[in-house]
Amino acid sequence: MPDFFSELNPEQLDVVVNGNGPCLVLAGAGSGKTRVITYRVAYLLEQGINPENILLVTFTNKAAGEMVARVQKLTGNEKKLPWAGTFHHIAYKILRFHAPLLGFTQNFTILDSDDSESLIKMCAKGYKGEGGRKFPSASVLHNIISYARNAEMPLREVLDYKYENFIELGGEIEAIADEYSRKKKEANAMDFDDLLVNFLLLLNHPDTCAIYAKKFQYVLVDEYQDTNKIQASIIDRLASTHKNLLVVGDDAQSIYSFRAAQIENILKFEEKYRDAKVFRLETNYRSSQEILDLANNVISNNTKQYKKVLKTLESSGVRPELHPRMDQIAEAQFITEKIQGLLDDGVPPKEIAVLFRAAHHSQMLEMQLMRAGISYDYRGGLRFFERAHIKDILSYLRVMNNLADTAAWLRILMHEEGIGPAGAQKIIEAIKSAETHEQVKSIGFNILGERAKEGWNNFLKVWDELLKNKKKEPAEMIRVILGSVYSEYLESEYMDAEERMRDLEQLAVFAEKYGDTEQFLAEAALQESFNLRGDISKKNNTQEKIILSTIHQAKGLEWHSVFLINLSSGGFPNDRAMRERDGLEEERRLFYVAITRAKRNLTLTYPMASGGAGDFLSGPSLFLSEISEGLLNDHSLLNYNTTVLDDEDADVHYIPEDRPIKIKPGSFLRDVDDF
DNA sequence: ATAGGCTCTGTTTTT
DNA sequence: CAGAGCCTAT
Repeated sequence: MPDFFSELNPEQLDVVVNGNGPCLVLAGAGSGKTRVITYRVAYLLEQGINPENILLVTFTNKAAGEMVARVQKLTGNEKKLPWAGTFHHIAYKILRFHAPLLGFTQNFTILDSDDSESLIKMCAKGYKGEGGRKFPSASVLHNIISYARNAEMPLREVLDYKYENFIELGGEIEAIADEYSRKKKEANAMDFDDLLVNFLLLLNHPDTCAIYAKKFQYVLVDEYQDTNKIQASIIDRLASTHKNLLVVGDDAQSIYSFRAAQIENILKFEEKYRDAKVFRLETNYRSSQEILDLANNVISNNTKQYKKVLKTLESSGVRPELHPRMDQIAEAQFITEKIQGLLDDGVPPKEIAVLFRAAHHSQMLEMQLMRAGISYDYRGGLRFFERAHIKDILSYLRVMNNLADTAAWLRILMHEEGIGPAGAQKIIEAIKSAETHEQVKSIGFNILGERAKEGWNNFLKVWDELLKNKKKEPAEMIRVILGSVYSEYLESEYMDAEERMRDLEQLAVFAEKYGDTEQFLAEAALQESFNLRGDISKKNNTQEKIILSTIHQAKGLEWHSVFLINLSSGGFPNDRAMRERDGLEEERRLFYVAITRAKRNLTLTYPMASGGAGDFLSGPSLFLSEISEGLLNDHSLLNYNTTVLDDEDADVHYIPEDRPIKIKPGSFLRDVDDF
């Protein structure tokens, strides 16, 4: 049982003890947000609240897992929190129960973005751009459609808002969106957006809403600044009976507007809930004053932001460093040697992170790290469950689970020699009339050409094998597929077949946790688990590895030493993002998030020449030029023409820190008028 | 008409 | 690294 008084500061304790009714917690970077939420939940449990009646919504599954673990540790018992998870997870859990109400069966498939795109591609077939202009690709169409749904905005309005050059295609895009909806329905499938939309639909019905609104006595939402309109509505419904809604967030860390997150949710919370209590967490426990000074300076360039100043009373005496290098190779070498230095100083590997704007920015560094024998964990980019071979295997399970799963059929059929897009389409059409797995065998022959027939026959052998093992658990099924045919395909298709086979073995191991294929597939679709790049051979010793991560994936985390790379113009802020509405401000918030991950050391770098072969000169990031004088140790001039490091002056020694750092109260958030 | 191989290009962020 | 586009073989 935790000692709430000694383990929390007064601000935190206030939230934990008095967080009843509608509450808005404005929590600056590093102010102990997670701590407050976990202690609040522990407090509720201690008051005798049944875990079944607590809803805890987080941004990632990982965050949910961590919080649950911390609550368990605090309360010292095995009380699980059955309703802790992401919006999508919770939506799935409830939707599965009520699927028939919405015209789905319980075994409905969850489509990931890949699947969605392949269905949209089918819907968009035949549409051509006019006047030499390209028709938007499936992925752009998907973005448009998805945004419209998450923002609860009509399609045409979305075009107007952020896709002006497609405005005249409004009619066509609407038609494609409708066709896509139909296809999903037919396939007994929901995409990520459907999980939210249908969940809200369910809650709009008074009877179903009452069930859950009554059930959830306490609703807590983390990262509230990154919720979108539909998520906010869901939460409002779920908290409508007991009105114990505690949302936690920081408008300066809103970095998901591309997914239709709207800061207004946090800014207008008090308008919506007139009797809301507002709490401010104003003590920074994470970073040194030097790092916070930089962060404050950066964010002060945003106009659409609450004004705020993060402060501590202690300084580490070490300013953040800026080190330009000639090109990406030199930059990577520099980082590698710097990291080696930190490791030699005794900094634990897991206290070191390298952050970047886009997943591919890390390539050069990965090569250097491998060469130096420094192992790392990688976060960002293609995730494990999105990799081609993993999706292949999952597709077999998916069609077994849901015969109507078009996207999965497409994937499997195209693997067979002789079957291409056209043949696959015909087969999928025919499968629609099959009601049982057995009936699948009897279709196809009269509609296919010679070569396609052969491919189909080949597939039927696999199908037979699958049917024989239909009742088995997912892990066994996976091993059956691996053992029968897939390995041959893998070898013929990929250079790194062996490595991929090992991945698949991992998948089987992961699947062992599930007795039920349906559950396993849902989990696979909703997991944001990291991919297995880097040093795979020494898996499971996460403690021994440094972290490479996109900034988005670094949200909510902290490290003793942080490197922020590729801060060049064009690299960060990202060119594409700048074309979004308010893109610059969001990029700046992203920069702010990156800076505030660091506890003691922060090193910024950029290559002066980039573009692969080093042909292009690119200056420093706009964000670097905005920084006021005196906040950085700027090594720009010192190293203008060197590619090798020579910065003994920059060496920092590891100070194990656990001293909380206090800030002046009242200096953090002011009123909305400050806009 | 369809499938498949080969080459080139361009890469934001994620449930 | 994978997707689009082009070309060739069936």
